[in-house]
Amino acid sequence: MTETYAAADPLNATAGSQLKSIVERIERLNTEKSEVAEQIVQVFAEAKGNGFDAAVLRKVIARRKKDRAKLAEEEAVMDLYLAVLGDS
Amino acid sequence: MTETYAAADPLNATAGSQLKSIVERIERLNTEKSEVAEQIVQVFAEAKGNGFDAAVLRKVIARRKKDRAKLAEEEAVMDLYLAVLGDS
Amino acid sequence: MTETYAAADPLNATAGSQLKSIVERIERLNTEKSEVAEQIVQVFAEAKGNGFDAAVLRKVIARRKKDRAKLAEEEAVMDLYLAVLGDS
Amino acid sequence: MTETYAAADPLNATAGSQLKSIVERIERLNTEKSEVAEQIVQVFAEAKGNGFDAAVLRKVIARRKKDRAKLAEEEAVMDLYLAVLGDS
DNA sequence: CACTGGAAAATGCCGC
DNA sequence: GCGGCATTTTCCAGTG
Repeated sequence: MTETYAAADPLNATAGSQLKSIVERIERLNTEKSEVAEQIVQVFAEAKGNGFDAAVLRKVIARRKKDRAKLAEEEAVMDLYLAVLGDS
Repeated sequence: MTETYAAADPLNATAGSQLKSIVERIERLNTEKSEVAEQIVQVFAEAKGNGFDAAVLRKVIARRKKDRAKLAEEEAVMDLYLAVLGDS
Repeated sequence: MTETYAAADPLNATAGSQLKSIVERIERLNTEKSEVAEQIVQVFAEAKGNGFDAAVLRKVIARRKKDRAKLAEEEAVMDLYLAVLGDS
Repeated sequence: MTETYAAADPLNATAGSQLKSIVERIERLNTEKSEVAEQIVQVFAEAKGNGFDAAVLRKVIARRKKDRAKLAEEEAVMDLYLAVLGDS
């Protein structure tokens, strides 16, 4: 029986250190993620300043990302729905 | 007048270069963002392996973030109220 | 061989009817939503006309909503913690 | 001197009544809006249950809503961007 | 592997 | 008319 077992200690020292480490690492990574997201916003703003249409840029990027086959499939389904609805 | 009027050129060379640069930078940043997200997943997995409860960890991190946000929020509300009261 | 195989029929009649119904219902509900949103705008405008500060009103309403939400949230967190502690 | 002048009263009675009315009306309208939004969710869920692709349905509805001229314009710009980027 | 919840992004709105 | 904010919608990770 040592003070390691102090009843008031919810976690032992090792577990406490691990917990701190985990939380800090995740918070650090979340910060990084936010920073990258912010940079993306900046690039869009800059693009807009140069006369590019941000909405279209987003669509272009989404389209490049999206699997070609999947894209075609989705468009085909949409065309089908539109046809049934009587829209061009 | 000048080559600026080349009808076949959809965007002039400068604009084309800019467009490519913009798209590539954003795609690169999106990749970075995904990589960071992946690292977060790794840390959670590691934590789980060490016996920590991921759901609770998430709650703890969310709480800490919220607490931090709350300070800024409260200051903003106070500023608003003060402004309405005319206390610059 | 029945008319079910008509190549020109993109969706069968039942599916077509369903699709039209779905789209019309959603469009109708979207209209309703917009109308309610418009009424909210009217009330804010009227309030402003009576000398109330719209931004402050928004903060007050947000606060009341948050307070209500907080009860449920805190209960959820407590349940989670209790579950982790094994106190079903 | 009547109770109307009670120094502890931050707003006079009329303003107080107005404020209550405003807040309550807005909260009521917000509730209505949420209810309608919830119904929309239900319809999408039902549609999904009947085999329709919710994501495509959303696109179809958005497209029907969007002004035709604007749609064509946006697509033209996107084609231009894609061409410059060398994508189909 | 579909659902649910929460974070992030996009759109629309208001004020300047 | 534009920038910033609030809301809404979309997306993605986690869970059962």
